[in-house]
Amino acid sequence: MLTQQRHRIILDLLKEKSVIKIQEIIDLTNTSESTIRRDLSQLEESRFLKRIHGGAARLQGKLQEPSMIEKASINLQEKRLIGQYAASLIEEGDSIYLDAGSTTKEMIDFLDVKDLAVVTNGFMHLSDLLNKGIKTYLLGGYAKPSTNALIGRGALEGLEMYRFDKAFIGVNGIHPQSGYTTPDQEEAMVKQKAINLSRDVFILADDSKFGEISFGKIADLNQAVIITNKLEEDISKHYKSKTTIKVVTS
Amino acid sequence: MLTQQRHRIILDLLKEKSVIKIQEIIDLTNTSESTIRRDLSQLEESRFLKRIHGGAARLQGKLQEPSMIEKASINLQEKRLIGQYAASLIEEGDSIYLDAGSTTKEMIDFLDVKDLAVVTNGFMHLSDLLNKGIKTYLLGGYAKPSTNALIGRGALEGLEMYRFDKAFIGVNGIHPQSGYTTPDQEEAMVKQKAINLSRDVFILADDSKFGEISFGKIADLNQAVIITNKLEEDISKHYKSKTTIKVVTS
DNA sequence: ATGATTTTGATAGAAAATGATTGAATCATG
DNA sequence: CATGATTCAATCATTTTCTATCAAAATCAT
Repeated sequence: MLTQQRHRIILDLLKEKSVIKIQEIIDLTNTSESTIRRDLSQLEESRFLKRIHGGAARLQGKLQEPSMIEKASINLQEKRLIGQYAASLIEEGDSIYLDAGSTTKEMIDFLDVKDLAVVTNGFMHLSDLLNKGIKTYLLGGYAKPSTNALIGRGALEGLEMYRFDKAFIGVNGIHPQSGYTTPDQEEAMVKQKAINLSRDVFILADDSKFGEISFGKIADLNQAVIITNKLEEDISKHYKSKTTIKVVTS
Repeated sequence: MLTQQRHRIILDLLKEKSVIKIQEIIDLTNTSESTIRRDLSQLEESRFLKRIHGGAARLQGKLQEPSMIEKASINLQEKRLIGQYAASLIEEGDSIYLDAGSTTKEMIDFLDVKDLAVVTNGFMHLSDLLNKGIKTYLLGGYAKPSTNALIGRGALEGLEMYRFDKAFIGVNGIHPQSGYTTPDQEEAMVKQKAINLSRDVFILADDSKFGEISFGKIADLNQAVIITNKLEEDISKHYKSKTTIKVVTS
């Protein structure tokens, strides 16, 4: 049985029952205990469930589409490292802008500064932020389902009432000539405006984004500092002259 | 039986009754007394209940009467009926404003109209709305944790870019002289503005709200139609002359 | 095929959960 | 207040589950 199939079985089981025992999964999959434990570890790492002593438990508010599994689990460890480093840059009393997106979401776990104000256009960030007791302001606007981002006129006008010490932005493409890009033009506009309103700007991007170009232009390279997980030497030279790059390693 | 399952059983029991005896839990879970005592310790440590001699008691906020809690859960069925009726008022192509709050949230399940645009300041409504495929716009502003509502300047300015066919508003108090009221002044301002921007306005309120007065004034009675679950005849006469009241029965 | 990488199943020691038992603390009753 | 009955916290041995590790099997790229 394929790993993917087992993962699907486990997640389907969790749709029925809020907790499942390891033995149930073993019976259903005809695999060893070790394999199931590994599956559960991976699914927990990718935030699809919570391991508990004796099995696994559903965690609420999680959309479990098959396509989501791969997408979300790719580079999660890297994103987490990037997020951890980015969070460490935040200082007491800062006002920060947190862009929608999976990488910026990883920052929230590591936000331990007191007296912090966060503005975000990512509505899936909200519950995590509030659970940590962080004073949070949401932009308004159209709630785009595919990226969980608030965009459009509401978001742009909402931004105008804030100024930020630091902005943390996710992008899809980083390119020496084309700069920072993202597929959706409207999302690009929001990111762009947030950048213009912030004293310091940090782009959070794993290594897969370098060399890519998307449709919507956000900004030029030199308008932000890049935080990434690794960078090949031969690729690096195209970027180093244009902006500052912080490479985070484990 | 897994720890998490027992904890769930215990907490569910406490939703029904305000105090429970250890023996009841033992019978329901087929575990030993020691185990249950450990469970109760952990749940108390996590502030989910309070241990008392002989069992456990529900933990309540200082302002909440024990009777109020039971009333709140009892009224869930009523709220659902109110929500269902309110949803049935919506027509094809409407733009509606959905206030934050538990009663308006019940409407979402029953929203079956196509070509509908929803604007809301309740950020806990979002996932339900998007899951139903409804085009949703969120107000911006400060995310108030206790009521899951967006309030403040961001919410008020965000409202200005919309006009509504119908607005569905939750309130805490309905009174012949004081009109509609709610405890938080800032939330009241948002509700007030939404009312002013809407052609038709509906107040969703179960019967416990009649005769109550809270701190923040929202509007006068005649500015909206009230949807409620029941209304005593002797109370009714104080309101009927001032506004339209729709009583929903099962 | 060949070797490299990934996946798997098995195992042993560590950690956690459980049930029983003890004596102390608390309660209800006269 | 004295008494017995209950309930409690603390402890222990046992069982279950978990983590870490390793070697066999399967998969993959060449």
